Amino acid sequence: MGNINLKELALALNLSTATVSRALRDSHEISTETKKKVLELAKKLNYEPNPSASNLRSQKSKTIAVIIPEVTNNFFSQAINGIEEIARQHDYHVLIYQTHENSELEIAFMRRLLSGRVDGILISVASETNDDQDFKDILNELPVVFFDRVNENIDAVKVTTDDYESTYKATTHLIECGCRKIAYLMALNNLSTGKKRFAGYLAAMKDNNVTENEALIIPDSNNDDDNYTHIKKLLLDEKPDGIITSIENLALPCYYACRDLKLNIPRDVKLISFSNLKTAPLLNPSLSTITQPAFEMGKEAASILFKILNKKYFEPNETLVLKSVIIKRESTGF
Amino acid sequence: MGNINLKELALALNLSTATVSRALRDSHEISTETKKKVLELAKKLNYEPNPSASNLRSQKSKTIAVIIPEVTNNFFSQAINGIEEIARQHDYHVLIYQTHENSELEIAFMRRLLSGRVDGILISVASETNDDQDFKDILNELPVVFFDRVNENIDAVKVTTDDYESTYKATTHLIECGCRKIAYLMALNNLSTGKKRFAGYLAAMKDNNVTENEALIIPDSNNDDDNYTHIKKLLLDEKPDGIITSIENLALPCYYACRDLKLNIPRDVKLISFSNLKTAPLLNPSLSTITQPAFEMGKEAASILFKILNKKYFEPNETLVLKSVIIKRESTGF
DNA sequence: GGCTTTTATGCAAACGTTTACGTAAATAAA
DNA sequence: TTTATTTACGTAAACGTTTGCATAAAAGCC
Repeated sequence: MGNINLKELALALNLSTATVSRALRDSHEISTETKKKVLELAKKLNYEPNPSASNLRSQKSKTIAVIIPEVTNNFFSQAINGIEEIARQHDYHVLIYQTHENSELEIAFMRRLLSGRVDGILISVASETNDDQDFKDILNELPVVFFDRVNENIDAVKVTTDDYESTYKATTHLIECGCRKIAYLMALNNLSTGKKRFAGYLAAMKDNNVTENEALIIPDSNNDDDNYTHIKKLLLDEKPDGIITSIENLALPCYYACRDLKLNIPRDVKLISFSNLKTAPLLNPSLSTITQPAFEMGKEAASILFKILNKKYFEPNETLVLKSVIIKRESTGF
Repeated sequence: MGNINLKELALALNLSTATVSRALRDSHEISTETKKKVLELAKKLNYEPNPSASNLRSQKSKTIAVIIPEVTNNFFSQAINGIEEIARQHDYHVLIYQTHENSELEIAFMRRLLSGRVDGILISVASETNDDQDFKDILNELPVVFFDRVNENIDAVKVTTDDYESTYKATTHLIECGCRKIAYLMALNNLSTGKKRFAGYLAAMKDNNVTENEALIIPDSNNDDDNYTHIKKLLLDEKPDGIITSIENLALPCYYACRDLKLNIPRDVKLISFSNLKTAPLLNPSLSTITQPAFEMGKEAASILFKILNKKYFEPNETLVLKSVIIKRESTGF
């Protein structure tokens, strides 16, 4: 029968709550024999300290929050997996909040968390534009680590991938495969993450003397159907021979648009996409991808957060950059 | 500057903390004018009540826990999405715990949650065998709703899909497509979820006078490589002309095994799988699936939990059964 | 053996809320 | 006008921990 508390435990042991509390936390002030007695009875009675009381007194919640756009996204679910693993190691609890790309919700979540519900936050920001000031206010109150989707205007600890290099290499790959009219499906263009990806594309185009064309650059919408329509229009109007998509969600609409226009990938148009899809090798055709180390990013971001929480961190605005890998498959002719 | 508390707020308003607290909770005991004053200043000063203090006093955490095997699984991430949506509507927070199919961890998580950290639990149990008694003990302490992966020996509120009917129909579909040696890749066979799926397969075989063969029934392992090896061996030794897999994770190893054995799907062997893969239509060949309404299940399970929390629930051991849909694609010859 | 130091424990305050109970003033009922 | 009721607020206890301080006993020192 659960929910025995310290007082009852102390009573049963004929000790004060102070002694029992200290014994449970393995304080050096307590003799080994009483410690043993306390631990034994606590285990026997299934004693679990009340976290609210503990948090209230100690001002530690043993909880972190993860704020992400969508959990139904391979990148983010893999990142959560990594975060959860590290949190587990530190005996911490993990709260999940989805913004669905809504930045107002995002800020509202963070504000609510300021009252001591969590000791720190891991966030991959929404693609909507944000008021930077809101973030800055919050950063003063609580440790926050940004990962993947980061805001360039904010000084904070960040974990990203080599966005510029990834798209540079991917674009170069398409060029090497013979593409000359390379469309860029742009996303996250108000975040440094998106800007760097775009810059990598532009630089690769320039360095390889491929003429850039505004008409080949289209922004994403937050809606699969719209994306499908836009891509179809792009394919019809501009007849690109290569496409690079800057987020995973844009890959499938490309497949559908090509299928419906009877365009063959990779013969008529080659495709490479950011993606953590486990099924990329089994698609028809298999998809060439820029694959981010999502799991590791989650682990790294969480590890850094715990370093901060344990005051073992001395680089306040460090950015850790992990490497994505480019996997060449049939969709680019391999 | 954050972290103003009730006392300070009360002081600034020249009111008692009791009045301010009641005003914030819109109590009828407080005059509309003071309510207005309190709300205004609270908003202005960004007052956020301290959840630990509030929880401690009110014995409500405004938090639920979701315990699942893996977050990197389409079914579960979609379910989380649904759960989060409902939790948001109720202004609740969502904690995530992954068991990685380890039932000891699962029980440990639940025990820890008994101390008031959460008001209720949503769980899809690990495939490892569990001690039913542990679950029963916990059910006495805290509202729990099981979803998808449920334990038949436990009387509790459950949300499942029509597991028996799904595999019955899928098996029938394979038979209608001409299969006579239908392999069943069994999983979750210690849970009623898995048992029902298997029973549906057996019943469909029997009803259609297809001879059952023990050798065609192989259990899953928790490891992709092992599954690949076992499936390959199955394909070589038994030469099934149809395969039905009882969980999503077994689908991809089938693709790889067939590819490596130069077996054509669907010509040599037809395949249908439980799956919430968004890419099922784009696989090579596209995958026929039994698709569970994961998002809706999450929503339903969470909704029921909130009904229980709000004491609006009067069917203590109800099982809500949602319908999966069978989508026929190329892997079964469509 | 008296002194200081160490060891092991207890007392009580504090964390920031919520809420039962009390009460004074205002209003309604008689 | 007297009494009963309602309204609007305050007092203080409680939720279950943690921890600074006090203290008694034991041990160490000369």
